[in-house]
Amino acid sequence: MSLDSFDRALLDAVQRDATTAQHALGEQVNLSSAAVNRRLKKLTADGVIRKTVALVDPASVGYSLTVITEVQVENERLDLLDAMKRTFMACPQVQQCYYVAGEYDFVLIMQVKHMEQYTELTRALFFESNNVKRFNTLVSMSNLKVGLEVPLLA
Amino acid sequence: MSLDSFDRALLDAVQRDATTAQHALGEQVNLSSAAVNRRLKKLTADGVIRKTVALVDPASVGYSLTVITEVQVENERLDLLDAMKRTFMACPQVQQCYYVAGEYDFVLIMQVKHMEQYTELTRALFFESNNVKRFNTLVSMSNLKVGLEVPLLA
DNA sequence: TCTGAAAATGGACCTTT
DNA sequence: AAAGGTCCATTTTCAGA
Repeated sequence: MSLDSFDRALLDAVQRDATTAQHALGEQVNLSSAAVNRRLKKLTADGVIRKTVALVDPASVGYSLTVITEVQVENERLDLLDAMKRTFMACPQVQQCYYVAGEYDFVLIMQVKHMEQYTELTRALFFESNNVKRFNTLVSMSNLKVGLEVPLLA
Repeated sequence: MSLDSFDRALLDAVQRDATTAQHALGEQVNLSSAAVNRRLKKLTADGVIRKTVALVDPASVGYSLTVITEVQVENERLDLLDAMKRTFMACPQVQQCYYVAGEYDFVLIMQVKHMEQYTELTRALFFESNNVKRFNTLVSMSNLKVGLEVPLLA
């Protein structure tokens, strides 16, 4: 399951654009299209490629507000933390959720339609939780860079 | 450029899995494969679908650490902010970058190989900037939910 | 690596509202 | 006009030799 430089070059190409035809990828990295096909298949089977997805522009579908929320919990009991994790993950407006070390315990990246929807969600997610000590809201004025790319050539 | 329920259903499907064949998508939403093809093409041309990409598992390629950094600037002069934005965006380990309102000015999501690499990057990105007042580091212990999906059915 | 079969894409054309 | 459906050529994928 070790990756050579061909694999890295392929991963780098498809994480930028997964619509490129395999023969074109082959030209870029100097492999036959069959070799490209085999490698991509293996990378997917091995889980190196988690999935292939279309990135939808949030603003185009009415989600024009990105909010980052830091959450500090009251009690770190495992069952309570687990319940919170599940609540956060189940919320479709919570696009990303990280369990972090430091002053705060969770960082959420949320996509909402407008401020009211966020206010509503804070009620459901934080006020009604009974285990949130406090939370801090950072409103994004500009999403300068959004992606899930991993450095592969550096 | 308005989206009907067919468009929404298609977007929802492809943002989960863009490898689904168009005829299969057509069955799911009750359209012919040609209609699916036309709609997806238009959604892409209109920028509703920003791009189609493969999601690479960071850990599989040696990037096993996710760090979230909040950055407060010293001086909000536009040219200085702009220079910072460019520096952040140009760094491949900075996967996401948000310009936010509140106590801090930037939030960065970074993918690094290990703590040393992060330490090195803080030097390059923050200490050498001359315009960073302070920064706060949140180390992710668990990436509970990672994605860029937008709620489309809710 | 090459070849070829099966599948998917995407355009042309006609029909419906 | 705008959008759907059917049909068909072209391209792409992907397995076996």
